[in-house]
Amino acid sequence: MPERTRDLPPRYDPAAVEPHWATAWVDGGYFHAQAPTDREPYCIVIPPPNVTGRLHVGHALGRTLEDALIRRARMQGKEALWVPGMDHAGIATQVVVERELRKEGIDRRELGREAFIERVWSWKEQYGGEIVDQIKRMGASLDWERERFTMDEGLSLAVRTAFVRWYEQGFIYRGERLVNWCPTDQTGLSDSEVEHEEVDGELVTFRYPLSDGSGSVEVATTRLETMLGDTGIAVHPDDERYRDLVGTKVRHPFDGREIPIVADDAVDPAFGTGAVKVTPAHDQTDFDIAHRTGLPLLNIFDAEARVNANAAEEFYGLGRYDAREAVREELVKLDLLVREERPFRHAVGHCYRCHSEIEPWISGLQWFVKVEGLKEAAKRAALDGRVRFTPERWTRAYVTWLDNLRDWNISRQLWWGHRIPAWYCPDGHVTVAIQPPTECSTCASAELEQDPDVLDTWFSSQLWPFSTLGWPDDTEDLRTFYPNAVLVTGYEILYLWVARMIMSGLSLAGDVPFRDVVIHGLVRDAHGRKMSKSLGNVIDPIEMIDRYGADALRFSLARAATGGQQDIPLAEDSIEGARNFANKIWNAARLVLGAFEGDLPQLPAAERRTLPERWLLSRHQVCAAEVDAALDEYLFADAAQAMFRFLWSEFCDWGLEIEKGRLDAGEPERADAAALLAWVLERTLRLLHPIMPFVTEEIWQRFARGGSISVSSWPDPHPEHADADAERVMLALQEIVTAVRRFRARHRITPSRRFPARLGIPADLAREVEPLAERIERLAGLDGLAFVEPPAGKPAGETTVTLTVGAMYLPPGLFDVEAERVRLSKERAELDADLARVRGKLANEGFVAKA
RNA sequence: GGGCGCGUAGCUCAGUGGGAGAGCGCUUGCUUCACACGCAAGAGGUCGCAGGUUCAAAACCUGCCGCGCCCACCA
Repeated sequence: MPERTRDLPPRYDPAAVEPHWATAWVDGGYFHAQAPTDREPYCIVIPPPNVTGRLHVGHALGRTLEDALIRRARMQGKEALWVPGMDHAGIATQVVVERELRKEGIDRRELGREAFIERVWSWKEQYGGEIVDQIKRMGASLDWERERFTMDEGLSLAVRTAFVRWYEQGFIYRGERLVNWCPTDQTGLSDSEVEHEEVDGELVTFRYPLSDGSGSVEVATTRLETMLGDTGIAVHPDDERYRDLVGTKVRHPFDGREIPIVADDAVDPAFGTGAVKVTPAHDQTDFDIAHRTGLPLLNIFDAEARVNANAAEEFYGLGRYDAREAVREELVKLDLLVREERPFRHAVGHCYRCHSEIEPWISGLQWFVKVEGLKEAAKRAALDGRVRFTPERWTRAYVTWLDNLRDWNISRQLWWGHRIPAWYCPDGHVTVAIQPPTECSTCASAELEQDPDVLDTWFSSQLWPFSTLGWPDDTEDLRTFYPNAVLVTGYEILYLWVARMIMSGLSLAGDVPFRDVVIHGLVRDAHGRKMSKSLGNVIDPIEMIDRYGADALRFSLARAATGGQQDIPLAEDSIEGARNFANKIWNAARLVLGAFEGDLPQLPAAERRTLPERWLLSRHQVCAAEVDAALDEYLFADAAQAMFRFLWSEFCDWGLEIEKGRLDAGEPERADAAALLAWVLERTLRLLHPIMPFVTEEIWQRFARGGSISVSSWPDPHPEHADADAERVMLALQEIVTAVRRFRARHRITPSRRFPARLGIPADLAREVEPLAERIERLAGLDGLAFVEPPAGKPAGETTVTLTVGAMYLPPGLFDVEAERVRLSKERAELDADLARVRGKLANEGFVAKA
């Protein structure tokens, strides 16, 4: 046995291999990309994980797919760059650090802004790298020399530059509008950060008495407390029932304010009573109605959603839910409550971070991105194919979203994030600048104060594909690697992130950010349920890597990532199965390497290849072509499946088993067989490497003198190895062998030795079997296929049958005559079916009359 | 309310006009000199239901039933 197989234990141990290569690859500089370059550039930027994050299985999926693409591109000779980095994750991080502080009994407001931000930075230094180490453990081939952080100096400059450019172009403005306020996190949110959820609420109908005492108007609401801030009643302009009341007034029952009745198209006369209470400061629809009809705004909540001094006195200081009950009691007392319907199902907005109910609220002046003028270009890029979505159906979702998109609130009342680059002088003039200005651009006042708010986290994320490459500077990296080749991400951030990258890329970097967008589903548990701590069904990728190896996790994820379905179920069983697959490859390599001497395997000359060898080359060629086609279309599951099938069911089950005969034979057959197997194995390792980098590298090293499979060449398909004859004959042989095995199993006949099997069968049956040999010979077009007559010394009435092809043993045995009869009748049926098909086709084409 | 996806073996899913498949699970036999993380054989399916198109439908069309998701200012 050659030297290098000595250290191959019968079981593949990922733990002994993976950590070594994970660092050796990085240390060897294999993942570093250069610009400028003569090669074709291929760039992916990592969707930056939050600094607060631990690797979860969703990351594992995304990184696996990206790494597969990048590794393949690198092997294809492209200048492959995968940019690593992290996101500062404004709210998420601030909340985590605040929680840490609270444990020490500190409130961030006592600490002050600067000290707090310092705390966040030191927290980031201490814990922020955790996820990076975990991504490294997965074998992700990122160029760590280019690691970025959304709050680093370069990216902060990019953020300010983007802000200023858009401000100067009129795409950023400041305005007082209703924002989605989270009373817990104390900040406004964009529409996309609000999650709507159906809840069982109530619909309460109550009466507003008309000012002139002539009656009352009934209105309904799901949020009774907001009636404290009502400034109008709205009805549809065409509604006969209320025509005479428009222009008159009702009286607020608690504080006696007079409230006008107005007409507006937004009111649906068919819903409820057809009259709507209008609370402009706490509802978007009402805000719009007020804007159109001139109703005043009455803000009744403070930042924590407690009733403020603007409402009737007796409710002051109550939280919004307490206020609801207090209002209800008061209405009952005044006999104004008409009815309560429960449950009433309706959608309520919740904060995407803390899940509190969102309160539409006026929180002073906020900054907005005007989407008119940005979204049209983003839409066009998808429609004309400059950005291609996979699966294609997401294009439509994206376009629809853009069509309905409203201006984007980018102010956040937080401390952790990019401070808005706007300064105000005492006269209220606004100066927007990339670097802190020394004086007001309007009145030259030196007394400037910067806007206290920070920008939405997604404002910096949207610049990620170009800011990481050096934008706004005109760098080599940017010129070489922009636009990126592809973006891989889950559909849950298609709107929050992907759409905005396309808008900002087109507007600021002058081109689409990436050519392809690969949208994958959410990883769910074995039964399609969302993974959650409370269900106890969370699969921790690190735990899985410890138990089964990163290759196993990667392969099982890739195999599950089918294009069709929405979400991706993952069971530990499937990871275990992938681990077994790695072990199978390992052992195939043990067998092959035990026989093969030398380094780079050379294919024996064509005339020295046996029929099963021609078949194996043909199957390998098919596998390579399938993998190529699948990866071109981002069909990772198909690629994984093709390799699994080839390696296990074809290479091992038939190829190795058949070749064992030749490996046991003398030279030069033995060496030919070993070289051919090694050649196929080595190429298949390269094919598999993008998905299972570790085990393939470890084995591949036995074929190489140094270097790394990660920078070896991609095995393009060899169409010249396609061999229809060999495939056809092997299929027949496989069928016959299977028939033999079936017979053996049915009759519980156990071969005395493994190969060749020696079976006692009736002599008359053996005679019937004879013609089959001729048939196989004809099919194969080979000589040397024959039945060996029974060796001497066997009991009378029995004979032993062994099938050989050429000089090599096949799993031998008895041919089941009945099975062959079935096969022939099946062939006849197939022939009939073929004839029928041809007849049908001809009929369809109009060549013959239909039956 | 609008849109999207799904329904195929016990489970999870491939399969888009002509042989109903894979992995896991299950049953049986096998420690066989690459691998028991293995080998071999096997059981198991009205392809959600109904109609239509076609010589031919799991696939295409229509309707229905069931499940899931996204978007949305009916209070």
